[in-house]
Amino acid sequence: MFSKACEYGIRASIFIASKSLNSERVRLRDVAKQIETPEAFTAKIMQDLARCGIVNSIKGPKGGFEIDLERMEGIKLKDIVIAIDGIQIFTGCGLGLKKCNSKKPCPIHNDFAKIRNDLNNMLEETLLSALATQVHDGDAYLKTV
Amino acid sequence: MFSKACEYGIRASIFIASKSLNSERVRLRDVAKQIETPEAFTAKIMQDLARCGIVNSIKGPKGGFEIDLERMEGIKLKDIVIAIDGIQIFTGCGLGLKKCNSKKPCPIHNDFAKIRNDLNNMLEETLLSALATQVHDGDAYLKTV
DNA sequence: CTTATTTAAGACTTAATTATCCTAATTAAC
DNA sequence: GTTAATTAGGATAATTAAGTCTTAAATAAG
Repeated sequence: MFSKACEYGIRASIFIASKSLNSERVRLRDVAKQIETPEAFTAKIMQDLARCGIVNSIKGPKGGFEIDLERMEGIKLKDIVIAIDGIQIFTGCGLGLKKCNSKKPCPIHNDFAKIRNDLNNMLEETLLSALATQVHDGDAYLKTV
Repeated sequence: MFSKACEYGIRASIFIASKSLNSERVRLRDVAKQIETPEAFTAKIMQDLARCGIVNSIKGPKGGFEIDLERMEGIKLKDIVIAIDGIQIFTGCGLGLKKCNSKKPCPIHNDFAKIRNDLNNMLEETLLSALATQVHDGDAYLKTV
């Protein structure tokens, strides 16, 4: 559904947000370790997230990543997905047709639109702060060991 | 959502099925032309579909691909997706965790399960024969020009 | 102001997917 | 049986995604 970069980016964002709930800033090394992703690749993704304003990056000793609490409330899961994977998943035809639409639909146009609409709603309604709280409270996990 | 190979495979299957409704056998060249896919790559995908019994392949002059009408009624869209992309899309965690489950869920486990369940149902309920009929009747299209 | 610690950025490598090409196998038609 | 038309299969190439490495820039702390 999502690219690996996007999966990693979502996990990283949630992890950093969950730490920010405790006012803890976290370093790349710890992010990668805690969410079990390749460090250098995660660094690239963090750059994207920082450029998009999803996380704050602070250089130097005691630096790392953090997310302001108020900002966190305004970040939708969809924002993170778009930052990394773009909007293709929300707009593309299920069968890859370039100009599929209700006037000239592909055979699965309507069924697919429904699924995608549900996905869109879910990603719109899910706030980073809520996901972070789940992880913070131990109700959900970012790694499985 | 699906790989390109899978998108092409679905389009090819529907096209061939729609022609089989008229008892027309179609050649690779015509399949690729009509669904606008690269011919050689489509040939590879056709081999998978033939091996899985989704299409019949006939070699030699007047050969090509076809799908028996009765067989067509029993082929679900899900069968085609699995034949080409495997079952990962139905089983994998939305955030890529290896062992995400309801006991130790990722933060989007339940929301994602719902979307995926809907996708699964849609692909289970959609029969190749129904898609072929839509295209045959001009109610849906496999290319957009 | 120097040092150590951190992220940023760009070049590079590896792996997977997508796509092509060439030859073999099959078979209908003559 | 020979020929032409078709799919099958294997090797290869191109493109994209995933991942790594090295150096530069920023900054806190002594």
